[in-house]
Amino acid sequence: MTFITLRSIFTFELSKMVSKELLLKLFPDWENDLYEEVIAHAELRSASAGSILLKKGQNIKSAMLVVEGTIKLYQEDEEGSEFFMYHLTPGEACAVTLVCNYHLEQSQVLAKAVTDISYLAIPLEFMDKWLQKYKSWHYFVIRTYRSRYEELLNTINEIAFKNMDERLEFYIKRQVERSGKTVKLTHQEIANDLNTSREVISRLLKKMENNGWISLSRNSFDWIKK
Amino acid sequence: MTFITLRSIFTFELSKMVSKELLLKLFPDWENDLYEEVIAHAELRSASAGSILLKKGQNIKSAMLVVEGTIKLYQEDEEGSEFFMYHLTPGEACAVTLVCNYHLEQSQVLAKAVTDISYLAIPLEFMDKWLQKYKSWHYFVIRTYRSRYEELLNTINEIAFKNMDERLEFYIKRQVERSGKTVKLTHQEIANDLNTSREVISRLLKKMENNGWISLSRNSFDWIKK
DNA sequence: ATTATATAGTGACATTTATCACACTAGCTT
DNA sequence: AAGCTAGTGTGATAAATGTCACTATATAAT
Repeated sequence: MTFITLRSIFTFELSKMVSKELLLKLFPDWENDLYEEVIAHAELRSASAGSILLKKGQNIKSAMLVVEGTIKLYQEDEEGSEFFMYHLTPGEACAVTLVCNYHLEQSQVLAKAVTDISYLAIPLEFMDKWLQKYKSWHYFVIRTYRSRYEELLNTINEIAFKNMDERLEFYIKRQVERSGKTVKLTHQEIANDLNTSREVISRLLKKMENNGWISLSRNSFDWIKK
Repeated sequence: MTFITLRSIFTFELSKMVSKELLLKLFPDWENDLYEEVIAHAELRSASAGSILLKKGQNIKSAMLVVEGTIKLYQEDEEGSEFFMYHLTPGEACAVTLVCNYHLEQSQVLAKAVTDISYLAIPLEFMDKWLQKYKSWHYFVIRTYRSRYEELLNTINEIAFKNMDERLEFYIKRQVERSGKTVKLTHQEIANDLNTSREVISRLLKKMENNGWISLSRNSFDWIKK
């Protein structure tokens, strides 16, 4: 009985094979040896929609590169509120996990799987080695930081200067860009992401519907405007 | 007459010498050849307090490393409001200017000199070369991005979760850390940095004074608390 | 010393967002 | 079909912030 349980956990955690074709598609500009190293040392892990991949304050154990699905990154406050910052999609990496070479560093962000996902987990000891060894990795890390930095600038632009109606519109548009006209989120989920209350979102969505921008249903709505 | 004017402009723009001692102090972990390159190719420029070093939308012409003084970085919105994000002090660099190798990229941020400053301006064509050639430069760029990313996370934490009184306290504390107990800013300047109105800041500061946290004067106040 | 100007204080009110209370409803369970 | 439940709609009110109008005052300019 116990054995079976243990084995099933083990099976779940066991890395699947990482194929070179997959890597070539996701990270087309890497050096050949780097592919080999990734194949040798990275684990292809999966997680189901909704699971938490990284929590604020948690020690970072491995770098995380998205292979399949979408991850959402949040800033978390002391009381456990979550503020949505940006998405990560296949070929992108979680910046905070890429430069944790020396000390055991703690995550300042929360990462959640939106869909079922798979990702490459690379043990941290390779981070510094690869930085030294592979130019393409080096560029990858810098590109990652640069684009995450830009995402944060966008986020700040929204909350520093805009009211909730505009922020909601921006939020929905980002959503639509990724997953199409139909947004499958409850008002409560949107409210959590924007750190406001469900009522506020309900009222604003109603107003958008009255303006003909969206069409509301239960558990989802469609973006019509433009 | 015209000649004299031209010469004075020229003199002002002319690069001063960059000494190796200076570089060693500010950037102690660089490679020797990198110091030489910086001495050969960087210009030591100066700017007076209040001047704008980089504007949103402006083409980036050179990388910027702070040598003396303090720079403030802002996010700017369409109407010209400015939202303060973080400071740059000697030994730090403006992240956005470091990875603009290929295309003519436009700045997404606004950078202003708080005090009289001097900084190294490095022509962009060296950015990619140095990334390839100098590991210490590579690490410098990554460290810069990493720490700016963390600053942005802090900023987001403030505006996403906190009310103006807490944001103001955080703002003042950052100020005090850098330039001591006496904060030499008008209420209007603080209001601009936090993207709120002067009245709001005046009232909150008054409340802080009543609580014994600060002592108000004209054009400045002292932080007393703790 | 008087005036001018930038800075600061404060009441009154508007707007935005948050909170509470409760009604309504679609879609599932039994 | 009846009942349950998560999701939604909406009024009433509170709290936070923004805006306007005006006063007061410290410092600089004359």
